[in-house]
Amino acid sequence: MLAEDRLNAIVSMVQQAGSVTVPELAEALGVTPSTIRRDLQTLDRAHRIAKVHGGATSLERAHVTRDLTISERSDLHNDDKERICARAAALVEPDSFVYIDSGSTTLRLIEHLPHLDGVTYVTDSVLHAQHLALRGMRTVVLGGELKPETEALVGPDALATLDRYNFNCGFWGSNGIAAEQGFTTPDIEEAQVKRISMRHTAKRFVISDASKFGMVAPVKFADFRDATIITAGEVPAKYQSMDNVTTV
Amino acid sequence: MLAEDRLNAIVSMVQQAGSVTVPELAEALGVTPSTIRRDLQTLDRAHRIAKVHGGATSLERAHVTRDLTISERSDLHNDDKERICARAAALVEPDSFVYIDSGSTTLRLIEHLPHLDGVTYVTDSVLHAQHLALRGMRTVVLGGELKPETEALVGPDALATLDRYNFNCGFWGSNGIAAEQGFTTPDIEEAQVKRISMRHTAKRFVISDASKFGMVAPVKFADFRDATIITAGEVPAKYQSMDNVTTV
DNA sequence: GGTAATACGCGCAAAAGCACGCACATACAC
DNA sequence: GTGTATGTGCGTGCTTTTGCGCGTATTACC
Repeated sequence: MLAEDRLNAIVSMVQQAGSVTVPELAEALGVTPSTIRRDLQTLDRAHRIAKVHGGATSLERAHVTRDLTISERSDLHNDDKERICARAAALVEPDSFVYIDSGSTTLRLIEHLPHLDGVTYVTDSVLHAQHLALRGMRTVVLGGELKPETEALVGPDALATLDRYNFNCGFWGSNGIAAEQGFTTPDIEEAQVKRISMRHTAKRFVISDASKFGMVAPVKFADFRDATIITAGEVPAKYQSMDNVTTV
Repeated sequence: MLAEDRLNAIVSMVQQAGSVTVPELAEALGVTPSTIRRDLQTLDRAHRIAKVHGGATSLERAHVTRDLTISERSDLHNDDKERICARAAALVEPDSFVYIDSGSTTLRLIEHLPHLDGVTYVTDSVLHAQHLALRGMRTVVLGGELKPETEALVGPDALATLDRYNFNCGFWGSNGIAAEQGFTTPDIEEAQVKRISMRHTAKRFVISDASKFGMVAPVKFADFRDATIITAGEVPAKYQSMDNVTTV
């Protein structure tokens, strides 16, 4: 097996499981733990995974639990997210201008995006931008101040840039989804970016697993009717029949 | 078998399998590993496949080792760069607005930057922005299109943002430094960003090891007199005595 | 809070992979 | 026939990768 393939295999294992231990990887790939550690170091430097004590986690998870070791490995919504992203990615059309919001779900979406002609992706996340560029996509980044926790760009520069753009379609994550309170998120500044970016987009999609239904976060960034929701898993009955909710 | 046919066969094998090893190809095509390596070199230069240690992969899969180029390069003039960066970092003053250009030398600079009150760093590189944020610096990113090779932002959005800013000081890298041709870089778009950012900066510093003196790259972004050069190593005699050249 | 277990990084040596130069062979032009 | 250009195989020395051992750091458990 090519070393390059091994690195890719590690990345996809980490992406899929959320986190893996060094012995697990060594066993699965037929090399010694030493080699795995070196690989993890390489991938960490390349910002493709996050190396932690005991193994590696996906980048998205590392932001929430930066210094924690791999003790709990609950990736319940994993399969769901895969299906959601596959469906959402299929909605991108050739020659379109597409907005990608920051967040862990949309990061996963990027891995599923097809290579279509004439598509430009715009994002407010430097992390997402790197992944897009890595996949060979034409990528534009909003300007602005970088929030260290989420690697998202906020502030007047980000909003001013958005004001000049008009997107064919866009994909957002949301911490809360509720019929009355709409789509909500914990951060005021990020909410602003989400709100303005949505305002400049023709076809708006919120991608989320079922656990967010009924949740409400501090700041609202859009009305429930403002976007089509692509989701999977056990959606509460109340939402299942709504015509802007697509369950895959 | 014609050499041309063999090259095509290699490409289609790589495309189909995603990756292959040198011995596999040699076996399948009935030639020696030497020939295969030469073929891979040819195809890599033509950007039809990506040559990696042990074989080749399709271009899409190749990104793991690809973006190590910056970190690899940064090991070259190691000691010199450390000294240069330490000296340059000491030039940042409290309460200032500082521009950091993209490039491997300026990336190293970031590790040396002090934690001063009231300092905001602005950069055109998403990679640099991440490192700044990781170190707890207040970080602003220019908007614009992301160039995959260098992770730098270019284009009208980047330039428009720069037009609104005025920096107290700034640090740039340069591929070529020559008395007559000035500071030069290989890329037209990046040169534009460098040029405009310099125009909005009061104290301009180019940080570079001695190897760049006398070199000329395709596009000029500033006159030789426009910046103070901080360097180390064996600077050509001609440049040693110039009053905007500081050797550490 | 102390101790055992695990994980880590570093240096070393073997093995695999690599570039480079040289020799030969085939092909083509004059 | 001679000369030149291109392609291929092979040997040599160098680089990269890998596994292993050991001292140190981190985590888990009582």
